[in-house]
Formats: sequence, C-alpha cells, structure tokens
Amino acid sequence: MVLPYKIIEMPDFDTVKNILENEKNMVINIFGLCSVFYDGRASSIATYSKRLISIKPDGTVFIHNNKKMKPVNWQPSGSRIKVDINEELIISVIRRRPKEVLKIVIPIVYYITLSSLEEGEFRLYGSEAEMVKDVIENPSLIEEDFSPIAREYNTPYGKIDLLGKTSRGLLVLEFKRAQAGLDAVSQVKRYVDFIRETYPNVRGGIVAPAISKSAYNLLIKYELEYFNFPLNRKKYVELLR
Amino acid sequence: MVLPYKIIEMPDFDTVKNILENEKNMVINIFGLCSVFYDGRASSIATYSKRLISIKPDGTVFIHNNKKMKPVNWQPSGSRIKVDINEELIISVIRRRPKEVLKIVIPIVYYITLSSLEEGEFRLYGSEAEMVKDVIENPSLIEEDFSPIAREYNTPYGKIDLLGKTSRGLLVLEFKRAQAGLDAVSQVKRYVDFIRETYPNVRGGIVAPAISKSAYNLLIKYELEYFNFPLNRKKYVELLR
DNA sequence: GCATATATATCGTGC
DNA sequence: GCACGATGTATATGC
Repeated sequence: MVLPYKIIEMPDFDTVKNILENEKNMVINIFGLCSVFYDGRASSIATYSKRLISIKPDGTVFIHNNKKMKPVNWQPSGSRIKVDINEELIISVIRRRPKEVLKIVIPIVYYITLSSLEEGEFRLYGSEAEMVKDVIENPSLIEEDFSPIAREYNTPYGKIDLLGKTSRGLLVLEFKRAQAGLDAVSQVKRYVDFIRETYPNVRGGIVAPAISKSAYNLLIKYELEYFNFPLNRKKYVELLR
Repeated sequence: MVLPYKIIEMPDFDTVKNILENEKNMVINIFGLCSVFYDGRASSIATYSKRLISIKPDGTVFIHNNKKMKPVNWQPSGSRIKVDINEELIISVIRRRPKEVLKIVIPIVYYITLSSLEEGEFRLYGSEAEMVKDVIENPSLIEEDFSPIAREYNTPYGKIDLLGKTSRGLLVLEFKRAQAGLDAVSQVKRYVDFIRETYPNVRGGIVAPAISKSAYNLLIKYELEYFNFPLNRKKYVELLR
C-alpha cells in the first residue's frame, strides 16, 4: 500500500523546486522562514518570519502565520507558479486578471509535506437560496395571497431576490439569511424605485430572521416592510446527529 | 539547536489527543481521513474524505480539501477545542457567540505536524484609508476650495468616509479603493439624505479610480457626483523591488 | 469578461 | 457586545 503522503525534513532547495515543478496532484505544505512581497490590487510586504505556505494543485496559494483565519498573503486558484533558486528559494505566484504577483523568498525550509487530498462530498444547509425556495413553495408564509412571479429578476440597479404580487399589487422581496442591515434596505429601495417607474403600485420588503435597529428605522422612512422569517434549521440539526 | 517543528507519521489517537491538549504554542496540521459536521449560523456535512486540518494556538481551525482558497469547514479564532477518542478520533471545536459547533471525525491520521510559527511584521499599502488620508493632506485634489471637516462622521445610517465643505456648501464623500458599484451609490445617498434633513445645502459624491456603468447611472439619477481618483501606487512598487 | 450579490464571509473600529 | 463598513475579500451566476 502506497501512503497518500510524503514528508521531507530539511530539504535542499533543488528538492523543493523539483517537487513544486513536478508534483501536480498533491497539496504541498512548506514550513520555513520567509519574506513575502505582493503587488496587484494593493501592495504588501511581510518581513522574514516563520510561516506555513500551502500550495494546491489548482494554483491556490496561501501563507499563514500563527494567528487568525485570514492568510497573511495568498493567491486564488488559477495562479501560475514559478520557482527560482538564488541564494534563497524564490517562489513566484502570478495571476493574470487582475494582474498580481506574489513573491515568496525563503532562506530556510524546515520541512515540506505532500498530501494526496480529495475534493470530497459536501452539503450546506441554511443558505439564502433555501429561504427563497421555502417561500416559493409556501408563499403564504409572506402574505395570505402572495404569489411569486420571478426569482432573481433583473433591474438596471441589481437583481430582485423574489418578485411577486398580492391583491394589493407588486411586492419586491429581498432575503437575508441573517440579520438584515442598512445595505439590505438600500437594496430593496433601489429595486422598488425602479419598478415604481413603470408600475406605481409596488411595495418592497425584507425577509429575514432579524433586522438591525437603524435598518428598521430606514426601512420605515422608505415606507418598506419587514417580514420576520426565522430560518428553521431543526431539520438540518436532525441530519447532524 | 532545537528544531522549530515536530512531525509524527501514522500517530495513534492517544498521541494526537495528547498533542492537541498540551501543545498550546504550535500550529498543528493533521492530514487524515475525516468527516465534518458543522452547526451554527448554517449547517453542513462533509462526508469521509482525505483533508488537511489546521489548528492555530488562538483557536482558529480550518479544514481544506484539494481545491480553492476557502476551507471546506472552519471555526474562527477564540474557539475552544475538545478531543475525544471513541472508535474514531473526534475533535470538537466550539464557539460561544455565535453558538457554533464543528465536529471532526477522524478514523485515520496519516501524519501530524507541529510548527512553531510567528506573527511576523506585515505592511499593506493601497487601502481606502490611505486614499482618504491623501485627500485630507491635499484637499484640492477634490475641488479647488474643498476643505475637510470630519472623517468617519457618524450618521444613524452609517459612517461618512469624509465630510467637508466648499463655497457651495457641504460635501459628503464616499471612498472606494477599486471600482465603485451600486452599493457605494446607495451609501452616499443614505448619508446625503440624512444630512439634508438638517442642512439642505449638501452635495454627495464618490471618490474612486473607476465606477460601473449602472452605478454611474444611479449616481446621476440621485444627483450625486463622481470624483475620479486613480490610486497611485508607484511609490509602493518601488518598495517591492 | 464584466457586474452584481452572497458568505458559516472575516476583521477592525466605534459606541 | 452590537453594528457597521472595508476587504488584495473569494466565489457563483447571469449577461
């Protein structure tokens, strides 16, 4: 049985370069001292420090320090990797659009690991899309005579999550999976203003499990409505047992 | 000299448990087969697959598969970790607020690494805050007689990036480091509407290196203004050479 | 390729 | 602790 990983401690630069250029199906982790230079949408400098560098087969690269979720530097999937050896090991990660360059300068590699990862099966429950689906399947959750017309309805000022009608006219609905904020109110306002140019008889509302105080105040000022919709996740919790 | 890392291949569960409970200053990477259950703001299930689990001293945990930047599952810093051994190794990561639980079930550990990472020094150039600073130091970049009054000025509907005045009255400015979109226009609109309740003589504008077509259309409709401000990063590029 | 909106966003800041 | 906005956001989707 072949193990799904390989580990090399204190590898020389040629070994690392060879691995980076030839092992195209493994996730590669490098632990070493490094400084990192980034230039693209912004620019950054990370001075020499011990960090963990991860490289995925799809061109994803990220560099972590000892704190927080967010990498110190990174490059999203699709990036191209180039390796040079000078007095230090230099890994350049280039992205085309937007044009961005990440340069990792490594004077010491403590270890390198190669791991055969898989994509795996993954299911997520409780997204905004599901909320919309729930309402479409059971429109009276909104109002007794609510009837959906279009999902993701396009306007010049953004997409309406769900456009529907009641006996009182059109109803523009913006969904939020968590507490709605000011941004959500602005969204509905934009959509309603646009629809109103053609159909004066239109209302707008936010469907969410909660709304912030100031968002609610703005909502009222704009004469929009709030539909409390608690995300029922009991059914998912059941799956997790 | 003590090496800043430790690697154990094919460790038994007790070894892993012991490390997770006692090594509080190392970043721990575990490569193994695992299934992952998450319940909190949403819920998710990841079925058995080979993945890489990273655990930082601050309680950050993330689990990667072989693709993309985003982890399959994660828990941000401040989470508490509990380890149990049943027939499988079970790592539970609990967050208090919001209440979230991540459960990692591991039947096989291929290897575990402990690495002594550091925080490191890091500088970023080209943020929105810098743009505002540039304008405050050289207000005529906006208009000949523009004069800043307040930065991050609080309104009930959000913070104004920069509030200032000209001979024509007050001027509300919203800055964007990249192309401005519809959301940016909605922001300024909210702030201007509020200020106008007290000071009718107020204008609003977006300061950005670019603006989307529809955002510009909305801007005009709202009678707001666009100030083209290309982010000059030559000085940073110099630092990266 | 561009624009728009979502996200278990994460993170910092101010009240 | 809450809420709001920035982020090198990343990512999916529609045009």
